[in-house]
Amino acid sequence: MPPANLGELEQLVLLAIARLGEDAYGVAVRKQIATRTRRELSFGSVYTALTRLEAKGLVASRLGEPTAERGGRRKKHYTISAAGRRALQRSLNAIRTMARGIDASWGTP
Amino acid sequence: MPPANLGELEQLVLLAIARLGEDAYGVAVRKQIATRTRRELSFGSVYTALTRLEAKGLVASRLGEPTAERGGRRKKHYTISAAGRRALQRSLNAIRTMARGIDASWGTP
DNA sequence: CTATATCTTCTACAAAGCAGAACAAATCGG
DNA sequence: CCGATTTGTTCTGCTTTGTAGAAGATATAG
Repeated sequence: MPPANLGELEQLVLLAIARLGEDAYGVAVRKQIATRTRRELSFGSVYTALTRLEAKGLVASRLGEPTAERGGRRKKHYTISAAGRRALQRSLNAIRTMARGIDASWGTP
Repeated sequence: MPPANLGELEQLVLLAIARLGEDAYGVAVRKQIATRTRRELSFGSVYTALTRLEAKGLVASRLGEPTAERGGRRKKHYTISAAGRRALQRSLNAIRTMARGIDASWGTP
């Protein structure tokens, strides 16, 4: 199997998981993306991305315990797999390589 | 109309056009992506991306003249529009913002 | 218990990505 | 001239990603 190409949202979700560490679960991922990129996704969008990433083996999930707060039910926590890390790196690398050297005023990443 | 979200390939194609300047046309775009990212797309993929970007007003095209070489027929040259530049910037910015601070060994763009 | 908050899944469709074949137009070499 | 070859683009059809909205499942609060 050739090493998975990531869509743009998949990249963002993986990065969000990376940032969040232990706290990476659906709702938090969505919030992280919203606050950092001003992109207000629906929950459905985020969860389908997560599900698909897991199906491709790029992330893994474990169920947490309920927390003692209003509506604090079990969360599904996600972590990036080795394959996921590689795929993300490849993807970011591609963009970086293409963007490098393009006029600085352009917001070159 | 809300300011167009770009797919991953669309980003790469826009960046390729930016790099190529005057020489931005289908075949060259494909080659640029191939050499810089080792991603060997089919011509079909590249051209559909270009067509869709144009339909969304993110690039413009003009027809060139035939060149005096074996099979040197007219090329369709592309340039990025203002809207295209904005969309690209937004997109790159989102990824950069999400990637910033993630362990440097990660190939953070 | 029933209201309300948090979190996840389901359902359905639109957009983007992809390849392979077909098509078009140019030069080359006999 | 004219078939072979090269460069470049379009067409056709399918797969993968992206998206939202509603429904479902548990939790605490009152």
